[in-house]
Amino acid sequence: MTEPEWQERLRASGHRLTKQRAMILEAVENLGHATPDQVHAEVRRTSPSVNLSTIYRSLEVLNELGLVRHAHLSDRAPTYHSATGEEHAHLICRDCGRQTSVSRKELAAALGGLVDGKGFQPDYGHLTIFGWCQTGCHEQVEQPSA
Amino acid sequence: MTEPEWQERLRASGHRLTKQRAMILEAVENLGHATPDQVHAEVRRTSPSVNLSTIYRSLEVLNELGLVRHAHLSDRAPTYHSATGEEHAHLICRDCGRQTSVSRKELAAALGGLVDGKGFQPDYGHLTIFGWCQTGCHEQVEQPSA
DNA sequence: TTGGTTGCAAACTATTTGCACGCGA
DNA sequence: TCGCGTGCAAATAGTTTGCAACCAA
Repeated sequence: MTEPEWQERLRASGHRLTKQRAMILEAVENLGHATPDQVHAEVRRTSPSVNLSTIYRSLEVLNELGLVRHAHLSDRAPTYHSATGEEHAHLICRDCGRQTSVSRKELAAALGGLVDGKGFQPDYGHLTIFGWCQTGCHEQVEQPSA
Repeated sequence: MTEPEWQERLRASGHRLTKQRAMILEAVENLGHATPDQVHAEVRRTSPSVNLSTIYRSLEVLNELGLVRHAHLSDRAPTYHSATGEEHAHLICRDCGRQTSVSRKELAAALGGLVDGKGFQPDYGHLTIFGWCQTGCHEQVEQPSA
């Protein structure tokens, strides 16, 4: 995502270019995967007055414009990530919490036949597959880093 | 799930057989797919005094024992369904809200090669794939029946 | 009898909304 | 200037928890 591109997409859609939106987009790109709360904390490091509700409203706009994506990596909060990187789905182990990424390409190859037959186009980047590592991950009880 | 089987599973795991648990299990089986709130409403039709927190606590126990399953069909509440029927995943259209079921068998056939290679065993019954119907569903704005 | 279960109320977490002010275009 | 966007506080929605009474075993 080049600097001017996201600015242009905002304007083209009738939205305004604000400091907050810039900071939020940057925070998401820096953090990798982050919940709204984590984005808030990151943004506050440099701008303590930014409100949580602004985070929610902005993430929604950025998401609609395809500037960020989100997935549900836990039953709780959604996690947002940059839309710059390759679109990918997540595999999550219920025992050890380990996250594995699967590229859109790989997934589409596997699921394509099945969903095409049903006239359905999956949102691969939003997909999270819960399950279990097949090999002794029971030994690790660590949770994924917050 | 035969009558005595779930009773046995409860006892075998050191839990007690209560009217509430029986009613909740029955409600889930009658409703097909239902949120905790909807289960609560259903149970209340015959027993108005049952509390919502009992619904949550019971669904958790029943889920642990494999007597019910749940998936996240919306970003809001989880929906529970019977574990008696065939294990299945869900496809959900973001435009028209239509839900389609995919059997565990079908999905496992498609995803097997991919996840086996990663040493991962998916929880197919918990899987929800969001996306879009490929054919003009834009015309229907109906939401799925509650 | 006894400890798992429940009802109730309050606490919590995540998210949304109304409103007046501020700022981008 | 105009009206979208923001900060703030309060409202919502969903879920969890402490505790005393209750009841299945």
